[in-house]
Amino acid sequence: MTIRPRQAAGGSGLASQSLKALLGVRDLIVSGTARPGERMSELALVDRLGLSRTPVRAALAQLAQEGLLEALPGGGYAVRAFSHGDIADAIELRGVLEGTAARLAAERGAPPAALDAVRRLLQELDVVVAAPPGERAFGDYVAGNERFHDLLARLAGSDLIRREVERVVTLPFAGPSAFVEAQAALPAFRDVMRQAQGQHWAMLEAIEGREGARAEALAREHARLARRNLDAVLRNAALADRVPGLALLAR
Amino acid sequence: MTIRPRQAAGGSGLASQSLKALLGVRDLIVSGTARPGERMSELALVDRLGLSRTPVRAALAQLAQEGLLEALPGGGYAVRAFSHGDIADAIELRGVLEGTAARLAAERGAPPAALDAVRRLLQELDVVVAAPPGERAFGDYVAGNERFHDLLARLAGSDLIRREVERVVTLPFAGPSAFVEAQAALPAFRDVMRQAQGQHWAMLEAIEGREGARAEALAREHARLARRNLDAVLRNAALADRVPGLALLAR
DNA sequence: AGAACCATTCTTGTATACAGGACCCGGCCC
DNA sequence: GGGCCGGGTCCTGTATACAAGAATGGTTCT
Repeated sequence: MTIRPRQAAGGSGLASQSLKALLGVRDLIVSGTARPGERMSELALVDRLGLSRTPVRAALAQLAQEGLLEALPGGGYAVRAFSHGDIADAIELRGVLEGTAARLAAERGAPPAALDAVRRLLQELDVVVAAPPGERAFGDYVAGNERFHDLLARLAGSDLIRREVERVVTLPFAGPSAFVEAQAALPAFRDVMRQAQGQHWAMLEAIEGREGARAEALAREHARLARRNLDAVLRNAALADRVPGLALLAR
Repeated sequence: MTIRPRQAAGGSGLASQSLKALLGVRDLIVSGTARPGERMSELALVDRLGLSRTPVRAALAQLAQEGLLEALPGGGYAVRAFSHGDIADAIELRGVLEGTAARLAAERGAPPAALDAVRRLLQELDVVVAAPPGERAFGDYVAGNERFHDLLARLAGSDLIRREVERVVTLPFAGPSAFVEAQAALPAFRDVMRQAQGQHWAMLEAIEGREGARAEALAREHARLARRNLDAVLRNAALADRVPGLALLAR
């Protein structure tokens, strides 16, 4: 057991084949090609993806950890079916974890440089929100929104918090931009977007002012926007196709 | 891709070899045999555990997911070193997640049967706490305490919440009984135990009374007992050996 | 005709062989 | 003497062969 980390052996990090397997299987799940409850046979995936069993097997194990697959009692995995309640819980949990990140950032104090980065990002987002609607502005908003949530997860300076926030976000319908695609088709989209941006600023203000409880409450309420959008989407089945991973919803 | 779940093929669920690998490697880590920062070479583990590379490899991947190992940039894994802050964050996070479980249980209402089970357990724990100190009472308390936290994680009726609570508890120093071993050697042990038991009852009362905010706050404060014990242990180095996984603390 | 039994086939778990790259150490040349 | 080069060793990533259990379908017996 050597101590030195070694630089790189074999493939490159999450090597080519393993990465292909992970992305390939995940895509099959979130795209709905593999239906909920369906068994994910290693051999079938080997045929479909053109890889060997080893990386496929690793991908299955990781996706089971992520929660997209469930382990069958006798071995192997099946695509997990999510109920409305599961999705709501995942969103709630994201709110709780982001709220914890925000609270800790406020209580412990975040580095000024990090806060400045958030402020600059929010100023850019202000421009995007004010701009006339369109594909361009839409894509910019999604990217900026994701970046805000990424910065927020890091703001507490805790690797553990960041890891756990990122983890819950891997669920395809729990991410901060999961329902934005569908939102865009709703008439109230711009209102929702503006409300979200207002909450972004309030969170920053609370963190800068060391108001931990306020920052936490704001982050939770912010995640609730996603839940409201979830319900809107479920009432309007035509939108469901635009939400990645909603094929996993058991209806 | 067949639909039927199949009953069992090959080994038995988390089969013999895979389970041996997982437990074996984890024990090597938490027992301190493998030092923090040390590379966990697959071959070395194969030699030491007498298994083949496949189950060892699976165990390494899972332990990396759990956070006990960190992936090295060029491939492979090393034992992760935890700082005091990491441990404090893990405890804080357990408080947050258990707090969420308690709050949701209160808000949504838990099944009466589940609440009755908690009450019976707490009544048994009352007896244990009142009993004269000794090995027997000590072991009973640890078992009962773990069971209380397990029931609490399930009380919200959300699989996701339960999974995430159980997940953070896998970190060896974040579990509800992580520092109890050390506590037992402290003069104030019985006081701490009684205080904890009082919080247990208060949590149940809050959940039954649908007082979500109170239940959440209590669960967070309850986890803080562990943090206080952590600090006590760190001031008293002689106790550190009694806490499993504290060998991972970078000093 | 219906039920029981057996072989086939499909599945995963496990072991192992092969390949490519990195590090280390020794030797060689300037 | 110091720097550079090259072989050996070690590591992981990948592919594949082997084993054992379970479901399935056909066949056969009553």
